[in-house]
Amino acid sequence: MIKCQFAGLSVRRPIINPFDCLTYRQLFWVEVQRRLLKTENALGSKFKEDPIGDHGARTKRRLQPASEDKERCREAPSVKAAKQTEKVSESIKHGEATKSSESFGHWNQGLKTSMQDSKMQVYKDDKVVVIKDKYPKARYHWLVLPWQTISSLKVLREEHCALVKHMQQVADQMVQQCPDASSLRFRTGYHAIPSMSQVHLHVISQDFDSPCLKNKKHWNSFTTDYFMESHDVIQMLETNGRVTVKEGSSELLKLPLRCHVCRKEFPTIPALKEHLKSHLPS
DNA sequence: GTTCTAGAAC
DNA sequence: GTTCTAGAAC
Repeated sequence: MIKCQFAGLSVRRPIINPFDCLTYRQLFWVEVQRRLLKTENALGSKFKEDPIGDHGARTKRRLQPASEDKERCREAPSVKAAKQTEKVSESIKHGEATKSSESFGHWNQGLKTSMQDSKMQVYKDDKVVVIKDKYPKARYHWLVLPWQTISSLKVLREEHCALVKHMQQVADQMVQQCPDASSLRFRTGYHAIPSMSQVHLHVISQDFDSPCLKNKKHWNSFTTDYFMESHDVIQMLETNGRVTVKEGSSELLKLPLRCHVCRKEFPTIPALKEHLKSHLPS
């Protein structure tokens, strides 16, 4: 690692090949370009034109083949760019770059944004909205969300009972209108410890036939007690006036991979997913 | 929540 | 060598 200073800029650069050393002046321009790109990214889409004029060809990028799976799972770049812009403008509004998990635009607030987006909505009434999960873990995977801001199951009380029952009714409706309802099984429930803010009821078909289902956490969050049945949640609210999440629920995500139909255990996600094909409707 | 990647496992 | 996972970063 060498360090040099030029025109007030301090530059550090690892030396891989000592004969490949750049002069201080060259290092300076490399650093200027790097910082320009960084600033440009921070400003989001404000400056869309390529400042260098080579469409970023000089910027190191990871080469990745366009895979169908990736396309099915990844959000459109335009959506990502819009979110980035939104995040930055929000930070500017507040006069600072905030890292708080509560800040609007943080990844865990994504559902609040999605539920307001008419393009995402597949059903809505005066109390709830239904959107498709952005990264569906099965052929059918919807989320039922209340318009009322309710951060998580923890804040639910008896007065939310009617609302939560309505969410269940809407979930049932979604299943009924599904063209494959007769051949697929569905479950409706909540994650014990959700990552995303705003209470959301998962309505998910039990085929788990999706390229977005990629890891143990995904699998166990829908196939262990980490997935809390909607009916059980309603019952808890009715009897206790609140929802209690079992201690150690997060540990459930680390359980071995076990088929939810025949309970057979598998060593890896690919092996499990291959097996799941055998349970698909013929 | 996702992506990315080091390093474990094979 | 490749596949896969786990954990950091976002």
